[in-house]
Amino acid sequence: MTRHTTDTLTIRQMCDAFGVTPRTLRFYEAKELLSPLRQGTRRLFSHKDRARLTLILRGKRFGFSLEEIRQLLGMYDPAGSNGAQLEKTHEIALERLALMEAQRADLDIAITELKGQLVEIQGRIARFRAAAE
Amino acid sequence: MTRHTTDTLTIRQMCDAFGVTPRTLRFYEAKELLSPLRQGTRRLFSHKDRARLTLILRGKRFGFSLEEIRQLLGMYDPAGSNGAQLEKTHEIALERLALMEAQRADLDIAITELKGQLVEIQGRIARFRAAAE
DNA sequence: CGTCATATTTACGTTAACGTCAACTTTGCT
DNA sequence: AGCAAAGTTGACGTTAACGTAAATATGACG
Repeated sequence: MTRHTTDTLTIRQMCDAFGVTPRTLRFYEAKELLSPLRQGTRRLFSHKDRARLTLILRGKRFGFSLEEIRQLLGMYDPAGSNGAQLEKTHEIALERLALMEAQRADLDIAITELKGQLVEIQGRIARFRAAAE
Repeated sequence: MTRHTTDTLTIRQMCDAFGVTPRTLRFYEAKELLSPLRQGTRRLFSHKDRARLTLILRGKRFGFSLEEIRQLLGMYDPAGSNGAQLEKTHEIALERLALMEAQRADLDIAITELKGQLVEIQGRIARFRAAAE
């Protein structure tokens, strides 16, 4: 039985929970997107790490690069202490927000068009079947 | 003055209109996402090509791969003649639609969260300024 | 204490989506 | 006719985001 008194996860448990590979988690750590604790040499993923990974994977689904995601993550922890840093983070957040709202508008258009095409295709299928008597 | 009686565009005009490079357009052609006409050896991009490129670039913004986009494009032209082909296209369209609606839901969540963070950060900035007397 | 499962580092391999450069060919103008 | 601009086809280079394999270490357990 694997031992874990706390609410931290081993790399394998983390992988199973999120459907990613160990390589991916180590890669994200190398890119400073995650910073799991160490128990000796092994990684332990806390609740915070899980929250961050959720954000990372969501960002990826929107087509953001890991570097863009890393900047976004910056604003989810209480780090940015000094004024200039806060301003910078605020600026990035505003840009991202605008981008995401534009993306949402785009997505609505694409969904509408796709639905239209679906009807079209269904019509073609119906006509095809009718033609086959 | 560049000559063009018809409503087709040269590769340069196409690039300027969409903000892409010639390499990109040739690459998309090689991947069968576009099929511009030829006047001798040179490419001529029709209205149809422009419509397709719009769809391609939109798909990219959603994080779709070119291969996924190619399949999506399949349903925007009247090609898919036989029954099995139509069924296949229909199936792909349904999958993509589900995916895009899920993505939209995700995007709404992300936008809401990001707005919350913005308020948070603005609060921190305000408190920071206040602390500076 | 030995062994097996799990993990770690190091390092080279891979795929997608172009960038970049070289060596032509083709047009448009003068 | 002749030259510069624009276009074409290879072919090799590059970056992001991991995959994969090898060698090593560590922890649990009979």
